[in-house]
Amino acid sequence: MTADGARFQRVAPVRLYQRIVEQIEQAIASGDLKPGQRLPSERELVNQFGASRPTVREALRVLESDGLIRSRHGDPHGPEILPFTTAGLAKEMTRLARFERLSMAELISFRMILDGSASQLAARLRTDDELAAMEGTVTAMTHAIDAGDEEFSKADVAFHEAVARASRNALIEVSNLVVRGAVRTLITDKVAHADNRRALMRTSLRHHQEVLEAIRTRDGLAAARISRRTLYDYYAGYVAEEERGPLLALVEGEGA
Amino acid sequence: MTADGARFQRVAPVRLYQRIVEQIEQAIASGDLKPGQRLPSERELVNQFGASRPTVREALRVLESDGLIRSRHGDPHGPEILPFTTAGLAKEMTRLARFERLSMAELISFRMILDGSASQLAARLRTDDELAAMEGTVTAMTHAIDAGDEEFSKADVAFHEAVARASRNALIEVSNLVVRGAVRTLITDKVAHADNRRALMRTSLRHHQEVLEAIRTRDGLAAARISRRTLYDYYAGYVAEEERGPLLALVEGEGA
DNA sequence: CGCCGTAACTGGCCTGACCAGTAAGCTCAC
DNA sequence: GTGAGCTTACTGGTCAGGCCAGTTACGGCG
Repeated sequence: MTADGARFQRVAPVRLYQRIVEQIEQAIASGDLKPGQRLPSERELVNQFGASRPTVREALRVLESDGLIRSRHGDPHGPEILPFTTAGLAKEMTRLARFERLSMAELISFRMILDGSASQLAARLRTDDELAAMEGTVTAMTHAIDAGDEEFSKADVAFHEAVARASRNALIEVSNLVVRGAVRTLITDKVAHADNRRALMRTSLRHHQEVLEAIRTRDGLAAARISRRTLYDYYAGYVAEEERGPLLALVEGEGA
Repeated sequence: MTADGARFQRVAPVRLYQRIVEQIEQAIASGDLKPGQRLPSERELVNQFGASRPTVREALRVLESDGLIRSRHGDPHGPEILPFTTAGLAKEMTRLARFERLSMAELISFRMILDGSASQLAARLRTDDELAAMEGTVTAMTHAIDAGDEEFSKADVAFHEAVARASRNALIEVSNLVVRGAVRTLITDKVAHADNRRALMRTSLRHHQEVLEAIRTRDGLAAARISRRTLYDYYAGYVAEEERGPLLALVEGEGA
């Protein structure tokens, strides 16, 4: 009878609060509830869902922890629907980094891949406006070389963001953002050593100019190659020598 | 007095359940609580934290939704600490795909980047054992060409997983997994059209063999190029013509 | 017209209770 | 002695009702 036709899935008891979460998630995903709009008050939700307040609150806490809503103590308008953010993704990724023994080398090589690809795409797809934006950030870097490294790294970040944006791929943009954050939190002593700091900035600046030039001339492969090389030069020092293999594999053999 | 020296951050009221979440998260992250171990019962946690049961439960629901623990109704041993999984990351990424109007083109080009880079790294870093594993999956594909497309795509996935594993980068491995899943859920009618199915499989098989050959000879650039081209050929049909620019940008100009 | 106090909500948290599910231990028949 | 089955003492799931603190809108005051 039940030979081979039907496949069944493992079932788990569905708790009330989960149903509430699902309904609200669905409403947000479908656009019925837009960012900025408000949910009814907890007591009103109790009425609508026919559940008790603790149950409704469990659902709200989960939604809040997922970054979908925020409820403020005393707010007469009720919980607020939040705009979508990548904070959750970032949290998950740093969690991955901490739990699953993600090494510095892995993070950096991932960053090299993302940034390289972003540069490659940007070289092909950029508009003149976007190019101008990148140029703006590079001149900002030039000026910031004397203004201190906080300004410099700010302009640095702006450059990479401009490139990522020009890649026209939100996934690249977000991943890049997240990985950059993860790398930064892992390197606490980056701002150290005042003596070679200016030299480092100059090198970094020159590399960025080269990437920019490649993007200007729409040479995608060169942009990717130089971009990876830049990151390698900048970060290799933070990786033990015996772990640099993967990084080198990404910069080697891409032309002289 | 308060001239410019101190910078302050915006503060948000910390709720009780959050403190509980933090403590338990911390205990798990630090290794004090290992997967498989159990948390005390809710009532016991109420004692230890000095909070009420609804509050403790809110914390547990959040931890559960984050995939850190699981509590089963009636289980006398209490909530279980779960091993780390990438399910949360996958969830966040699909959420990103749904909310932030991620286009098919973006997903596919991201997949091309990841898979290409994985191939490139694998070509440099693979051991002979790993190479043998890849060869095994390709021969499985060869045999599956007559066995039906479910078997075939299974072997296909196995190949890409083997390559990703050989890349020695957990981040690539996970992202690839996640993106592959997202692409698959977006293509529901992939198994369609029986007539060209076998031809498609043959083409795909040939491409995979080429990638494998490049990995065998440790030619990273070729592996990356062919890998991207393979994905392009396979998926381009699902992307509107005017949106194929980014995809082409990733395959063009990488040598003839 | 602008300020300020107050009132009517809001969410945060608690107590205490009931029901349903699990598993260990006991009982008992074999 | 040993296995099957029942009992029991827990567990988590849910509810009702209540108190306190924070927010905001409104109306009265200057």
